[in-house]
Formats: sequence, structure tokens, C-alpha cells
Amino acid sequence: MSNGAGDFRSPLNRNVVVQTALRYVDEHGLEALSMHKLGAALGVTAMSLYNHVDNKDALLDGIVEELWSRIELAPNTHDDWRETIATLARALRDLVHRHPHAATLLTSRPIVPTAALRTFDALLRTLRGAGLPETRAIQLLRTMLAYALGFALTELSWSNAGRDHEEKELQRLRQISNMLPPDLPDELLEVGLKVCGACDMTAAFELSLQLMLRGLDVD
Amino acid sequence: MSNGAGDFRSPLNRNVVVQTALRYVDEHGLEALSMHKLGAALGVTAMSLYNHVDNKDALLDGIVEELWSRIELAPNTHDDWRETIATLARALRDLVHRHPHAATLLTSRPIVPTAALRTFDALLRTLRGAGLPETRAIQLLRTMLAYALGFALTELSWSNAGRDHEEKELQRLRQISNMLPPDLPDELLEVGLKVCGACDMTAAFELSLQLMLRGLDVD
DNA sequence: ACCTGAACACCGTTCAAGT
DNA sequence: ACCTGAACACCGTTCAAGT
Repeated sequence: MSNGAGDFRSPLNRNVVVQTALRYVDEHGLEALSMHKLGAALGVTAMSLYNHVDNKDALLDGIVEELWSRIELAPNTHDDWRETIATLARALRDLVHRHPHAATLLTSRPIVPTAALRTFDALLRTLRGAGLPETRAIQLLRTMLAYALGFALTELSWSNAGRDHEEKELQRLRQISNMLPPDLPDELLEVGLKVCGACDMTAAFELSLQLMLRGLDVD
Repeated sequence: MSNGAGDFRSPLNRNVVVQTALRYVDEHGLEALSMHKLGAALGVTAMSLYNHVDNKDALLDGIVEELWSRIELAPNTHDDWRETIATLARALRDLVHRHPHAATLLTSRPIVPTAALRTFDALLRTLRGAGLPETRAIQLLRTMLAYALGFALTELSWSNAGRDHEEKELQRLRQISNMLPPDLPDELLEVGLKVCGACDMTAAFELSLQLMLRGLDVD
């Protein structure tokens, strides 16, 4: 018996290593991920992972690839390019919400995986098909990327524990005050509660999204 | 002689520890920061830092505080609230650009320092003074925060080495292709170059900014 | 081809001890 | 009050050795 999973386990490969790493981060947080512990989770020692991944940085890059490959664009039923681009924004925010602990990697690892480019390519095609000039389409894409990713990441970082909006008001306040400085002057407390208050973030996201698209529209 | 700086050095305090930490991250990158090395940079052993900071997480939180306190809002000369909010967006992007290695902390540490709240408070006052309903002002603030932070962070992560736009075209291409997968299909290469291409990011930022503000305007 | 043991320098953190 | 030495468990990574 050479490992806890028995001897019938198929040999490791890069893909299962990366998949397991993402699952591990989803469950235990990014800081908890180590080569040793990931190895243990796979019934193997840390050193064995280096047969499938160059080093830890490469593993993190692998997670980013995996994230981009899991983006789920809603089917583009409407023939409106504004809806198409809104779809990307929602899909990105969804992705961040599904992987809150791994999402920061999307802006901290400087790589653009194939899966991301495929998504961009499809979107640019649609936009061009709708008659948008190419430079405009690219600018639009970049803007939406930045908005959706930025919104989701700040939203997440400022309400980390806040799973659902179902929680009790009192513990919501407690949670917000944990993010605020303990020595916060009274006159700033109100501002903190307002800006960090959970409210309906989905609605806020949609509203700003529509505003942006309208801004593009009147051009 | 108890340390490299001589015996006349004034005793450490939390502020100089945090300041030095930020400077260290600015120079050597976030990954390079360790308690041991920060101690050495201060002419002291790692353990001594724990007299001024609870632990490394608290140190990182301190850096986030420091970052927010270094935001520089351009003076609000115009009486136009759209310019006021644009000023915040530019200041945030500037801040990220001035501290590219530390900036990711802004969305990975779940705290909202006093300096941030003070900035928000001033802005909300101005917006209310211009006649905007409070809920609208807050939503506007959140949107701009997300947009500016998101734009700057994605911009940074996808052109990490790209210091100035003055660089040679060839090495710019080389740099981009470093971010792209080595096995990228040809048909996606063009998309990658377009989306990641440096172009004039400041202009792109401004353009989208104006579009968003215009979207708000026609309401 | 894949995995391991032993080993390395480095990490965060503690605690008792020094001044 | 502030700093240190010794010590701890835990990192990432290498390499020679096993199958």
C-alpha cells in the first residue's frame, strides 16, 4: 500500500493537480495552499507534484487558466450587442462569486490564458457583426473587463464573510464594523456603513452596467 | 554597536515599520516581503517587529492604510460634480500606478481604513451639495471605485513590465507574448495582441470614464 | 515515467531572557 | 519598554535514489 487511496489510483497529471488545487483554494483559502498540503490532498508527497508543474507560480497560473475556462456565458439570445457585452460582465462577476478565494489571482498573475482569449474573440466577433468599429469594440471589451472584475473584487473584499443577503441585520453590522478601524471617528462611521453596506449588490451592479451601456448608446 | 545603523537610531514604532514595509514592497515586490527581511532593512531582528505589529497580516493591513492615506485628489476647481467623481477615479488609478506591487492588497485585504472613508465622505458631501440624491451618490461612488480600481489592476496585471509607452515595439510584442500561452492557436494570437496591446491606456481610461459619466448624465 | 527521503534555506511566530 | 537567541512547525525546491 503506497498511498492512502490504494494502489489502483491512476497516475497524477497536470490537469488533476490544477483542478485539485483550485478546489483546495475554494475550500481552504488561497493562503492555505501549499505544495505539501496539496500533495497530501492527492495522496502523494509534495515533491511528486514537481513532475507535473514547474513550481508553485506555475500552479497558480494553472488555476487562473482553470478559472477562465469555467466562465459561463449565458446564451446570447437577443440580437442586441449591448446585451452581449452585458452578458460578459455578468459572467465575470459570477465567476468571481463562485471562486471568491481564488478570484484575486485573476488580477495578480500576469497571464492571459487561451480560454480568456477565446471568450474575447467570440465577443469581438459579435460586436463587429453588429457593426461596431474594431477599435471601439476592443475599448468596450476592456472597459467591461475592468468594470466587472473591479466591481466583483471590491465587492468581495469589502464583504468577505457576507455569504447571503439573508443574514441578520445585527451580525451584518458587526461584520462591517470588523472591516472598519476600531478608532474610527463617529462622523465617519455613517459613511462607512453606507459605502460598505451590503444592500443589493446585484442590483447595484446591474444599474451601473445599464448606465455605462447607455453612455455608449448616445454616442 | 547593537545594530548596523549605529546606536543613535531612535526606537522603532508602528508607523516607521509600516512605511518601510511599503517602501520595501515598492522596491522588491510583495512576495519578497518577509518579517525577517523587513527587520533586516530596519537594522533589527524579525522578532522585534512584533512589538509594533500584531503579525504579518496586521502589517499588510497597515500597508493598505498607508496606501489610502497617500491618495492625491486633484483640487476640485470646477463646480461640476461629474468632474469631482472623475477626479476620484483618476486619483485611484494614479495610486495604483505609483505602487504597482502593493496595489493588489487594496482588493485582497478586507479592510476600509479611515483615510478611505475620509475621502469618500468628502466626495459624498460634494455630490450631495450638487443636488444628487444620497442613494444615487453612493451608487455612483461604488461604481467609480470599482471601475477605477478594476481598470488599473487589470491594466497592471496585463502589462506588468511595461513601464512607459516609450519602449520599442519589438520588446513590447515580446512582453505581450510572455503573457500569452506558448501553445496559443494562431487565430487567437491577433485577439491577444489587440486586447493586451499597450495602446494609450490613459486615453482608454479617460474615454470610458467620460462614457460612464455621460450615461449618468442623460438620466 | 513517476514517486520518495533526506536535505537545504527560508518562513511566521512564541517565549523566556536580557537591557 | 524594547530587543534578542533559541526554538518550533511549516514553507518551496533540489537531487540522488528507488520502482
